Amino acid sequence: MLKIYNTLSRSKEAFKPIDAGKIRLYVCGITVYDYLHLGHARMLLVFDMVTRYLRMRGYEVVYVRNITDIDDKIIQRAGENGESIRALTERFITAMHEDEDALSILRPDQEPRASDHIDQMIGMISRLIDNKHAYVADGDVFYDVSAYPDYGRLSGKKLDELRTGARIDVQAAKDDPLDFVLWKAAKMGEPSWESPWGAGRPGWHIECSAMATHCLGEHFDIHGGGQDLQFPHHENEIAQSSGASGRPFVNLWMHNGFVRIADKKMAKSAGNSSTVRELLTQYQPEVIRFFILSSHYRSPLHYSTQHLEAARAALQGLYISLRELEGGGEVLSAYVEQFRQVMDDDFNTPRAIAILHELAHAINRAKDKQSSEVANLAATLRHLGGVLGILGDEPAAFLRWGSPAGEDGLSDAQIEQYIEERTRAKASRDYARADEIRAHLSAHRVIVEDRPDGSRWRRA
RNA sequence: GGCUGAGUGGCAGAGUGGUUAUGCAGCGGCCUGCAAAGCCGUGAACGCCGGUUCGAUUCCGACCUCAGCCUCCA
Repeated sequence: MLKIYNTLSRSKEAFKPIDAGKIRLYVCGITVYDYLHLGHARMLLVFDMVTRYLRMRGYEVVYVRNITDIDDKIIQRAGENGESIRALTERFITAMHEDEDALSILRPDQEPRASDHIDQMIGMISRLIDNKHAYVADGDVFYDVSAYPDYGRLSGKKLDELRTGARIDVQAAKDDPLDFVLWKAAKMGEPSWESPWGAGRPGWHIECSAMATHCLGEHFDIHGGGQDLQFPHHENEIAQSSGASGRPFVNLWMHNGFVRIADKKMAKSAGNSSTVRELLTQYQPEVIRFFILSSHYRSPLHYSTQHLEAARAALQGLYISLRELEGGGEVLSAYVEQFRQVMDDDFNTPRAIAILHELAHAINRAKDKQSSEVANLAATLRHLGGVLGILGDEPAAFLRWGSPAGEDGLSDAQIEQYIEERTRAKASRDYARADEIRAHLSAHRVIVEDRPDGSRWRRA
């Protein structure tokens, strides 16, 4: 039985789709004004893992993840760069897709852009005004928080507490400081669209409500996003969507935890973010996937190069077990069953990875014993790794990956030459020279392994 | 200040009312010219104080510490 933690109830719940066998999932995507950092990558990878697993489990998943291409930050950045908003967003949408592809993050089934859904947003705002959930003030439109009794349910906040704790400057036009903007009257130099309330542009929160409802309907199964979106973004989404439709909006809310550096949240504003593309010059994509999936999606993830190296070493161990094994073999259902059991428990990827390690261990034992089970075990390991989006590379290639570009790096050809020389030295029992070569290679993070049929190498 | 979550062995990171997480590192052995990889074996943990219980790291309460949200943020 599949259980998923629901932020609404703060507990794991048995999951039941609205339509049997089908899951409609919406995730808040990226605001495109800069390159992806590791925090974004975590969110993308978590929901990639979720959709991959749900599909493995036989569900038809309709996965929608939006692109926010109208936003204060975008307008500001475009101004700073002296480039058009359109040019900026196109540039970073392309960059985002490149990073996603590099990390084998499957594209969502639909990727709606805010700028393509202005009509739907205006429609929803109009309904909210008709329903007395929103009011117009000087060309702006605000949501009337007091008109939605459940406001605060998702984030566990009470209106009074929010008012006391508020650190926001009160805008004079608002009836209540907690009311939030649905439509902003046009300002000089900013993009705007015509609306019944005059020219302007949508507020951030209405974008997701309108796109989610447009793509998946008024009521759907799962809505996801980063933990920080819980309040106010998702709280506001519920108020807007339910306020407009008069129906429940989403059954289950999933929130992924943050990436931390030195015990602080990773964020651009904190100046401690590293971009995915920087990371990809030093680590293989699967290492990043493995690193992120080796902690539970709701836990904080502690980032450091040491942790990334540890992830690399662990993943190498899995690949080492798969070395020099031909394809073929049957997937063993006992392991698949175990894997399903732990993944059914709120996507427990650390335990799933532990099963992968157990499989690798079983493969190594079977190799030692020359057991015929090797092929089946290996097929199972590759299959389950595939559900997590790892172990898709050729083992030898994965293990030899490295950047010889560095000034003291050795190219594959250079390494091969050393290996040949060492083989000759060994044949003439010149072990001093053989060990010297091995030490030299080792200093360049190249590990040599001697086997009965010759030497092989990999990068540490 | 309010709300939420967390504190596990040297490190990372799951989980559980009484019995093995898993990986890296350590220790002993096998294999090897020596290594590496692998295999066999092995030590090591549950923030603090109370309570419930035959028994708590696991449940309850207080405390301490940390993080996130309350303002844009994955």
